[in-house]
Amino acid sequence: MKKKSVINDTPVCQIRMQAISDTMSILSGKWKFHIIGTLIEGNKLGFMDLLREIDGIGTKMLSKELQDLEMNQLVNRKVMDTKPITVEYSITEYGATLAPVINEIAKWGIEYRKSIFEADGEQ
Amino acid sequence: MKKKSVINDTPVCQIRMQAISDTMSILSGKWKFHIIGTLIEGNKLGFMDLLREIDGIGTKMLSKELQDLEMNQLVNRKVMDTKPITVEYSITEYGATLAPVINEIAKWGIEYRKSIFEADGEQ
DNA sequence: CAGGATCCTTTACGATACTG
DNA sequence: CAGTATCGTAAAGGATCCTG
Repeated sequence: MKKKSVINDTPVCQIRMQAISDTMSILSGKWKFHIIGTLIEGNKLGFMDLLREIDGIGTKMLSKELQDLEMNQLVNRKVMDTKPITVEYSITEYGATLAPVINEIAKWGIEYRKSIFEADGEQ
Repeated sequence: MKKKSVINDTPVCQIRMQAISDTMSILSGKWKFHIIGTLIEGNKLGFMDLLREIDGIGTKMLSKELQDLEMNQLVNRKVMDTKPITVEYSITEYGATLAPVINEIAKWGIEYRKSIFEADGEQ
């Protein structure tokens, strides 16, 4: 008798697909990778720092994405008690585990540029 | 004299960010990773195969995403001359270079599940 | 079988202005 | 400084039906 796919007999490839969905849903959107990448490089950045570092992002998106990331424990948010308050954002230890993912993505993107460049050159 | 950021003096981190953008724009959307992942596993799949393998996708999205991927040389599309025509989709050599990227993403997603599970267990 | 056409809903994203 | 509120556009995604 055929069973429907349930957890305990889910094929390996479906677990992989599930895992990919999980990762991508957490890192969805136009900016999450940028934010995390930026925070992995220079740790402890203020809201304005990020706004400057991440080219093109606006306050609304930045604030929203940071909240998402904080909710998923990927970034820390620390409010400093300065005259006008400031906030320090930093990557969490857990968020730092994304480094290999981001590295692969960046690496591939760089190779991609090269391949485009070569293709253009040959034309 | 200060120059605006042009290719030849772009800081390394901006090149990285650019690269991340490139990769993600090619792999944007809800399905591209799934499609590529599926094609990397089982090579040579028909449209219907993919429709079955990729849980939840519809014909419109599948067709559109496949076109995008084909345009970017990541998948091959081969029309077979059978009675009702059939089409064989497969990953290109170039598309296969995405394997490490996808592996990292899948790996991270699996660890993520574990960490969630543990967190729930401790509650 | 493979997919295009159509219609519709939802989400993402962005600009601007405003507040503690 | 660090955001929130509001408004508006555009893109993504989905359901269904249709065709060579």
